[in-house]
Amino acid sequence: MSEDRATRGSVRTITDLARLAGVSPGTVSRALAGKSLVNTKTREKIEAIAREHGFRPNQMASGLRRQKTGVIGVVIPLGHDTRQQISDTFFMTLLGFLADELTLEGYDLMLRRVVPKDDADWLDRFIGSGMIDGVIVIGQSDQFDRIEDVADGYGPMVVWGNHAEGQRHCVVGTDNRLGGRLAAERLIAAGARRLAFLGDTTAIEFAARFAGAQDVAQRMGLAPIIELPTHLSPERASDEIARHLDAVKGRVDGIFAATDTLAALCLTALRTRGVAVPDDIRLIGFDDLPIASHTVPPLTTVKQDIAAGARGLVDLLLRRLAGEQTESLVLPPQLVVRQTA
Amino acid sequence: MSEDRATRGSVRTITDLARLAGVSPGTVSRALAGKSLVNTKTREKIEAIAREHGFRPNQMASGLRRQKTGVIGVVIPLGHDTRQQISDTFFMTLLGFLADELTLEGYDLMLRRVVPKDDADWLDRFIGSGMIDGVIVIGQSDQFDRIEDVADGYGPMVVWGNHAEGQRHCVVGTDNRLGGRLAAERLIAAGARRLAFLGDTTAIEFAARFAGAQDVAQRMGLAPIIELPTHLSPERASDEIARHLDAVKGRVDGIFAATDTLAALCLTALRTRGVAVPDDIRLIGFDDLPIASHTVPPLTTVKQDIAAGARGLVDLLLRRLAGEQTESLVLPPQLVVRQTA
DNA sequence: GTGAAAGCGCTAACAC
DNA sequence: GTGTTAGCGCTTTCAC
Repeated sequence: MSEDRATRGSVRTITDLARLAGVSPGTVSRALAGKSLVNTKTREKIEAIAREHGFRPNQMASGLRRQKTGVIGVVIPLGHDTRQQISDTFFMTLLGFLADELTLEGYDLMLRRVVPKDDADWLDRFIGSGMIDGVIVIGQSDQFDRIEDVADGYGPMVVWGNHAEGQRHCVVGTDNRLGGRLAAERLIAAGARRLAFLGDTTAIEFAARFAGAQDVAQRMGLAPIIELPTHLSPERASDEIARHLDAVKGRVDGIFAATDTLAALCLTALRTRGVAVPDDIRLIGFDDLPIASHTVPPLTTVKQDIAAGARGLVDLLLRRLAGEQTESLVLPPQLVVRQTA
Repeated sequence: MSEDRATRGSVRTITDLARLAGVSPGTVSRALAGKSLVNTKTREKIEAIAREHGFRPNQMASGLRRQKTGVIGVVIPLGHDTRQQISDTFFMTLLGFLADELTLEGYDLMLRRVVPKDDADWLDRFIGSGMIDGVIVIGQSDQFDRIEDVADGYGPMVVWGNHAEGQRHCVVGTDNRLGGRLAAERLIAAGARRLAFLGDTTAIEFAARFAGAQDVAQRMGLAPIIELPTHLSPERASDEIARHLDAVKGRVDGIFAATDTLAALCLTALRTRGVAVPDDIRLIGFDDLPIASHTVPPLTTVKQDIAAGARGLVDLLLRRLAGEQTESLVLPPQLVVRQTA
């Protein structure tokens, strides 16, 4: 280990190493890449020298030459809610799983957070940078059309989000509409009749959840579900939720929150108002984040399988990288009944 | 937009563009880089063509030539707790802020999750890859010595973690020992006398928190603080906490949890056992994550300023990139009194 | 099985 | 101001 350090620096390129080994750069390249036939003794000698000097071939040069980088871009567009959506627990968890899956496949991960409002060109810029072999977009935000535009001309892209009939970009995501139906059905089964939806329906995933819930309300002959828009960040959402609750006081007995985070905030706000959950108001979340099982009472919610989502994203991307055409992957949500509905 | 798409592909290199503009590649490079003097008309013409064809210079080629990549590596070593520590809320939040700060400074972020146990060479490999201009290590885990080794030979590295007297690598982090003291003092002020520490003290940050608490216990003439080691992932920790609580039943009246996540789990476990918090047992966490204000009762904790941490990491790294020597940055923790202690 | 040579796409002297 | 040229470090034919 310490001799690594002492000699590091003397061998910076494959050519340096070649000189030391008394062979040509080409041979070193072949030996280190582990491909082509190279004499075993030559290979061992080269590997020994490389190890001794802590030499590692420059990935940029290699990438340039081979026209591939070994890097997958992961981009999170912050559309409708600029500030720090990147710390959203769901996306961060998905990112963690993505990192695992990509590492497993030998790819590096380049993370980019973009604000489409300030940078209309965000997706083309990333793709055109030459730094990535493919891109995973986490969340369609309000950028559905922009993504559609790009999908026609660029193959290796997979998006986490909502699937719409006839869309052109390959998407992996939960069946949000079905999830919305499950949520509304559960609220109603728990005795709710006057429903509200907590969350910003300009986000397409949320719109689908809302639509699914509305389907059920209509089918059951209930009043239309009231929309209570909020931001996603806890700081802003807390105030908004408080105001909403005061505004609809006594007119709502079931709340479907677009995410568990919002549901948890809502639960706190309800408690401070002395509203009993689930007796006065039933509450259901979405995601099944760790927090859901630790609220008081524990949160009933609609689970998304994040690990499966990450696996799906990477799997589809690799197949597209290999030139395959791929269908979108729609994952089934799952109702998790705890104690708030 | 749609004409972008139609013509995209015809202009792939700076040379293609040069031909179209009737100038040399060098001029295109200069025009697009915005440096050196280029005739205004020429520049505008080149920019127009670039825009029209959605052309963007290849960053790998540029990086290779300029010997810098515009990418900062961010690596999370998963030492003592392999599985999915990357989804740890604290690290993920820090990562979010880092992404913001680096973007602001014009750098891209390459994320790598490594398991040092399976890959002793993790840090050298990343640094030597030629893909990054500098590296930020999130968490020392149990890799303190490995990081020290590297620090001697590689300048542009900054680490999030604990500062120890005389260490050679540049670190940004909270004063964990002081944080531990604040926590223990608060528990004692709230009436606790028989303290326990919940968390794995082989992680150096946690060891410092524990040591700080132990300082106070000793100074106050209390019994030594009992160590209750746990993993970090909620799944494994839940069981361990349950077992610990049963084992120390009646012998502990104050618990200092190494993180808010552990504290939240502990709170749930205490409730299911009918233990009153803070009356029977006082509880304090560490971090002040969003969850801390949403437990029931809300969690008293020691706050780390994550945003300031991220800013510090990036600031120091940029200065090191510029060749400066930098001292470590130790941030003061802050006691946040809520209702569990 | 190995060497020689030609670039990958870009930038930075150095001329003019 | 702009063109020309020589690489950055690597991979990959094509010879032998």
